[in-house]
Amino acid sequence: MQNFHRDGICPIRDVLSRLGDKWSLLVLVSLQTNGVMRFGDLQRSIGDVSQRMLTVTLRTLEADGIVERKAYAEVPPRVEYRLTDRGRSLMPCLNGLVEWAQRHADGILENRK
Amino acid sequence: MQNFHRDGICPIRDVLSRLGDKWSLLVLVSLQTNGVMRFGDLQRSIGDVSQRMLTVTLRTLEADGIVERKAYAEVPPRVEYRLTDRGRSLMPCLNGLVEWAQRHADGILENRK
DNA sequence: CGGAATCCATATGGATACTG
DNA sequence: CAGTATCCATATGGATTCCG
Repeated sequence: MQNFHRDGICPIRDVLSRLGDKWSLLVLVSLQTNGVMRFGDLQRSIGDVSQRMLTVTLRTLEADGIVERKAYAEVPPRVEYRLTDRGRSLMPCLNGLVEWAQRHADGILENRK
Repeated sequence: MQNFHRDGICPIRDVLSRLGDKWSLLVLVSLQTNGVMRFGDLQRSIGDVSQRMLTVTLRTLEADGIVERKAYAEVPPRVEYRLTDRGRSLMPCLNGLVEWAQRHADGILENRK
């Protein structure tokens, strides 16, 4: 088998664990659907994410080059977020997983009982 | 956009957050590659997972019907793990993500600095 | 061999208050 | 508007010990 371990870090696990956190997927799907969004747009779109967690999530996605942040020097401030090329290249994989989850959600929840 | 929130639970987030934990992906890839495996096989294959975490991970995957556990009443005990049909149906999606992560790992790590 | 049980450290996430 | 800064609760994961 492929050796994902033992050589220090595991990029796969690293990437997956970031996307599997509580908010990243929601942010990415929302950006994919709506294109360019402001901070407040994202917060309303997701609905129940706190300001802090949305900021933390966006900073992480930005650090990984998956989301781009563009701030305008205006008052009141305006900040726009959008997917980068790398982010867009990720979405087909994510969409596949989302579809799988939707197809199997009922069965899985049933299974747990 | 699709409404992943507000209606109580979000099956997508639920499923994704489980797979994004520290060990599930490694277990699934290992089972996909090696077929039927015993507990000790899995532990050696992954390399640095503790007994406890491997147990916890396998129990969760089993509860979701992604992995099947078969115990034989022998001494010393023998327990086999394998992917279920549902688990196998998940692997193409996961493999897509793994490939994406491998292709972009260098760029992402570079980006973070 | 394949766990279960316990204890503990750290990581993750939420609530609240404040700010350029 | 789009954050930062604190503080705190819980979740996750590791080390160790014990067991059929």
